Amino acid sequence: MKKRDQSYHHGDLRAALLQAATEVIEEVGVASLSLREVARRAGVSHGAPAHHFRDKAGLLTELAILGFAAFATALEAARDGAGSDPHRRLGEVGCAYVRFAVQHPAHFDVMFRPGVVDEQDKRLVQASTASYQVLLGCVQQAVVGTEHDVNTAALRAWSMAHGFATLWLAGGPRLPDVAGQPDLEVLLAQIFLPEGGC
Amino acid sequence: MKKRDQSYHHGDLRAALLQAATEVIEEVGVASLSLREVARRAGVSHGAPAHHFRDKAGLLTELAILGFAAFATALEAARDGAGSDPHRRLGEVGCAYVRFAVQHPAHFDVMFRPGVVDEQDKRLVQASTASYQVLLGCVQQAVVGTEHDVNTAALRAWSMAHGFATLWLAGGPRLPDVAGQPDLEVLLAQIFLPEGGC
DNA sequence: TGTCGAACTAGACAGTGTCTAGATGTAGAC
DNA sequence: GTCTACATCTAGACACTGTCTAGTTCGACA
Repeated sequence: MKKRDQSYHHGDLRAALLQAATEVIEEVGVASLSLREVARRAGVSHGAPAHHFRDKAGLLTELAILGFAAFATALEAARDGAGSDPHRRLGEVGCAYVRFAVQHPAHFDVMFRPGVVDEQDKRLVQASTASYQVLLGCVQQAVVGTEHDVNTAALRAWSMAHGFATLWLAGGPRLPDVAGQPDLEVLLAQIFLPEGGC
Repeated sequence: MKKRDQSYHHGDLRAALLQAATEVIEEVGVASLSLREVARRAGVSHGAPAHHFRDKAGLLTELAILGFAAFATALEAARDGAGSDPHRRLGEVGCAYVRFAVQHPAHFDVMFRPGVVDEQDKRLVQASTASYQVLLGCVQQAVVGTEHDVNTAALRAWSMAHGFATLWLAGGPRLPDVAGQPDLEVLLAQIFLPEGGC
């Protein structure tokens, strides 16, 4: 039974649930996320989330969509702040890709983890495609005047950034060990911003 | 109650459970894997798995260890079958990395998905390190006589292979779309086996 | 043949996601 | 101001889950 000083209507339960879910995922991971725990943190009954997000997948899908939107923004900011050299711009976008994953592990996790979101969701597909377009645009500019195929180059860039981010998040301390360098920013510079280019 | 013609002792329940778990993961994903369903498929009671694997994480950890062992073998086979050119050998190992992920999605998933296995398990750490050593060895041979740093090169190679494999498994049909090429082997050749090198 | 321990069963328990019916509060029409 | 329609939220139910426990079965070895 709710206390008298708490209003029956939450006010912005939708946002509160998304925030709570983000915190839970950062603490225990997506695999151990419980919808009831999210509801508990938001101070509502266990059935409340169903009204805003159809089910657990619905909540995580929404989280992924928000994640992709912030992701695209972060990539664009890195691109626009990197000057005019196309290679430099692409490198900075790669760094931003990894930084986003490290700074928003919960969002990044649901964005790319199959099986926990509704992958058919049109808004999700649209959001993920939009963020990929930022990367693709940078690659296109970087391969102008070279003999490199833009699709292959994009796939390589995407794979490298995504692989590094995934390994960094998954491996915990293992990746710095094998790299012989514990500092993320140093590693990013070595990998994405080589002086002579790749 | 078990039927009379079935023996009380399974014979090789441990292997049967691992096989069943592999099948379930390939069908519904790790996120939806249920220990009871695994037991059901193996034809034993829901409590039986606990005797061979302490808990759910124990079963998945064992699956990951077996996965890393097979993974290392696959990488070594690719390396040894690729002739003497160090760059060619490294490229073939990259291809083998992705092929393993595609051919053994269940194993690959538990091998690199944080939160579902016991990451402190010494046998798991040892198995994963061993497979990384195969890749590292190839990189070391490939950078001999160049100005490239071996750690950076290894991290790049690992990131690229891992990123491509992850995106391929996660994105389903999305990756071929953006790459403009639906055939995995063609993509692998483009990315890991360029004629002129990287 | 007897016994000891490994392998397995079966019941219990708290926790989960999702479904329902119903209670509550809010906003708009009159 | 009051009535009403509706979105919001609660609370109970259900089947399912992982894990714990006690007890049963069976093979191996003395």
